[in-house]
Amino acid sequence: MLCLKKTFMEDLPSLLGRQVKIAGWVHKVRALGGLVFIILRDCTGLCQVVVKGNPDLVKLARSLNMEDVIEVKGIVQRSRSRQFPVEVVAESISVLNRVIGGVPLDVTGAIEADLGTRLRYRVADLKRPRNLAIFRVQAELVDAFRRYLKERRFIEVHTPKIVVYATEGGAELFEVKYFENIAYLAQSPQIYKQMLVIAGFERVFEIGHAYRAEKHSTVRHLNEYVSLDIEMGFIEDENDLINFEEDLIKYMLQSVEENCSRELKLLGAEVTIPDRIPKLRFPEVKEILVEYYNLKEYEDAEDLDTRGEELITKYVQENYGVDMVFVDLFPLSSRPFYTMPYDEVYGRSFDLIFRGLEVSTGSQRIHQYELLRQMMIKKGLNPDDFKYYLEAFKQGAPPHGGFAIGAERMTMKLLGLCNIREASLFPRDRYRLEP
RNA sequence: GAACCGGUAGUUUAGCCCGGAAGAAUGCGGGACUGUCACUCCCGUGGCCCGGGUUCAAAUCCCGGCCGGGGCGCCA
Repeated sequence: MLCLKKTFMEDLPSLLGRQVKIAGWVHKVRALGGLVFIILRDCTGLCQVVVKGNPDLVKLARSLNMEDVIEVKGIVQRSRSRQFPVEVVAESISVLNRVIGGVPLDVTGAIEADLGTRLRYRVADLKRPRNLAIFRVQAELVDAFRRYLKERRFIEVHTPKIVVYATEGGAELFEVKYFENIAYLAQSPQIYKQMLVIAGFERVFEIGHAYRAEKHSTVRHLNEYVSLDIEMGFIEDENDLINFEEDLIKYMLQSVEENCSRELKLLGAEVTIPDRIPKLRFPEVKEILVEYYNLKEYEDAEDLDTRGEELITKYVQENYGVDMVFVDLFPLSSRPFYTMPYDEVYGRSFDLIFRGLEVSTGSQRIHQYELLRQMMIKKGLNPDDFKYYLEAFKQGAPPHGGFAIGAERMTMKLLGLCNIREASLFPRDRYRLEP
């Protein structure tokens, strides 16, 4: 009895002349009378199955519909196809499961559905090779992030997503019923990352969800997103973080370029790795907007809006030939309470803007108990609400800081997707809670 | 919270301005076809988001609702 394990499509070219067992989804059937071509898909790609000679087998092959799940045993041979170098000549086919009522979307990509329809039928949509490619690239970004940090003595942690801290900034929180109390979904692992650095972990990172209860409905916001967070102790100031992040980002891009060439080609995306990411300061950026672009309305700006982010990207493209830029020293007024002040007005807080979108934010944090307390009060927060957090700062807090990268935003910008929902498997937005 | 744009077979789309029998592609069902590669050809199946109004007559014009897209505010 044959007991071959499943062979993946991408391995077939190296198995010429061998008998294999392949399995997957029927991507397409091209039936020419007594000769049937089945294009079969698995997670590694497509393959052509040829069925001929055996009338029963031909009949079975002709009865297949798109997305039926089948297993094929046969011999790998060179193909006359223009699309495939090899093909499997079927000796037997077993139908593992049939589609009921047809697939709601065209998986082959010939008919492009609207994003709303695609998200409604997300499972069928994700079958499209293009979508698998998006998430392979995302997985590579995340994996590279993890590899890079682990090699530099960072420890991966998992902090609570159910929290009580009422707020740390302007962002609104989702309320959660927690037995007899009210809790919230964490909008960031910020407070816990810091406490772990203080606890002596020194360098931590976390890949986890963050929740924002903002009623926005745009192509770049999600109410649940994946945050690539790091926090590290014993930094000089935020410049250490910026330089560190610059190398990290370059490594992540390099990894995608090296390990996802097939995906990038399929998506028509190109990765450009800057030699150096320019670093500007907020006052300079403001000056560029006011002087260079002659936009007087930015004279009193305390933060960058969408247009500002797009223009500054345009500026560095034209003047530095790159599509990312660090902007440092944002006004304290637009940053959270834990931001280390640079002077009275500015904070040691920075953004990374990539192709017109903020994909990362970070800062040196305040490590002095009294100053932290003061800043909370200044921001209108009640120190009593942060009792456990504040307490930690009395127990030996080193100078420290960190940053977070939005995984979906990074993926979106890298691949040139026009909607962040495309970079989220099952996006949660203002009006979408399922699937 | 909200300018604006849109909603026609499962999916994509023509028709809407200028009211008069709703057409196509793809899928699905049937048939022909032994090297397709968006296979081809023939037949069939299946649709105007919901409610109200105007009119002899509404997919088409008007109003309301629902759903989708979406720049803004806010936010990362």
